[in-house]
Amino acid sequence: MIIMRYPDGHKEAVHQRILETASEALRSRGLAGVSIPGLMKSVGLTHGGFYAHFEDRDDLVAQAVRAAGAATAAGAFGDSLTLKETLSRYLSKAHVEHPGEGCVVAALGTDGTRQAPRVRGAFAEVARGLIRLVQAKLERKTSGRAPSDEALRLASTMVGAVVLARLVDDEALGERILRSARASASE
Amino acid sequence: MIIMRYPDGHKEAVHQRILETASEALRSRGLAGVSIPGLMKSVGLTHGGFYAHFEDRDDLVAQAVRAAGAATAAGAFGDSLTLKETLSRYLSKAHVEHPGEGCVVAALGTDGTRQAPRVRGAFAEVARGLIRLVQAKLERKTSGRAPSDEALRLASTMVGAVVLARLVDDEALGERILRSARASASE
DNA sequence: GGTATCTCATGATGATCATCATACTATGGC
DNA sequence: GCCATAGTATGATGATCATCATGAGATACC
Repeated sequence: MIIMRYPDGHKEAVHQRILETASEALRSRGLAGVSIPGLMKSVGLTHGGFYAHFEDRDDLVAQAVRAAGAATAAGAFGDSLTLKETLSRYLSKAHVEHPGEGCVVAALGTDGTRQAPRVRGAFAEVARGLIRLVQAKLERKTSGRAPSDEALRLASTMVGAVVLARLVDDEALGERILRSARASASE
Repeated sequence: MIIMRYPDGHKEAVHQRILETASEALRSRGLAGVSIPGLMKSVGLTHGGFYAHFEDRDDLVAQAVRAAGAATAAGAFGDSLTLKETLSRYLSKAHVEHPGEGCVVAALGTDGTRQAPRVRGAFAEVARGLIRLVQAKLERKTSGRAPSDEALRLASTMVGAVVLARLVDDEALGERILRSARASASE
């Protein structure tokens, strides 16, 4: 029997709050731009309690990356959406302008390769998941098969378009990049 | 009249050595993975001399990003190469496996947006330059015009393919990603 | 050969970080 | 109302960092 001295589910709620805050902050400010003290402060706590919730920093980052991937799967790739709808969300100005709530591959992808194995593994899974999601949008019935060339190419175009649109620092050019990528799916 | 106490061009040579070492190290280890002490040590000097060559760290990073962009322009996008040759270099296993000598957008692109203005500006210029280079490969005579949708889409696909191929941590899948991107240009 | 001075080295400063040891506090069970 | 304890806070440790002040060494001009 578990004895609770704090309200039921208190710790789990705080854990979730740290995770969600971290997931957003990491995508916004980068893997190196989020510190434990800063993160805990923005959750309303101090740095000391962190290690009651996570093994270490990499543990948090790995979980935050997976959580971000799951959020994108449920959001832009939601089951009820058509391919066209998914593209208009993923390849949108809003996505480009708000990396904190967007795809973690487009937000942190180039840094994922260089992380510790646990974090690297989380990135790899999310990246493979992204490809699977694109494949599923292309043809609903082939969910088990290896990804098609079309799915691989479209996934590349989507990620690259968001990365480039953010990087060019030119709103008009950014929108043209997104538009060209959206158009490429209907070929 | 300039009085030289060290061999002619000594300082410029050292400056160049720091820059090239930094450019490779940044692409290999990330923007946050390169410190001034570590960098200077790998150049064979100590940290103290750094500020005789660069205003500050951001000054170095901005120059290193531009240098990396120029190297890619002269390498994979060299004048004598056809579009097909450019693609087989950019979308190659070697490029995926050696980010330190490859495209800085594919290596550091998702972090570029979050840097200080000087560094951000360097990334933006390199990104726009990359698009211009793709456009030039597509049609040699239209170098002055705004980039075509085809150029924008191809640039996105190229960057995204390398990012994803690195991230999936699966050699076979990585090669399929590259192949699908190479094939997409001949449509 | 002597010397002025360019280039680099040494060492210090203050900041920030991840992590951990320990102390406090609020709470549910009695 | 009291107490055991889960959850959080305080504070310390050792490491690393960017930056700067100052000093030493090397070299080209005289």
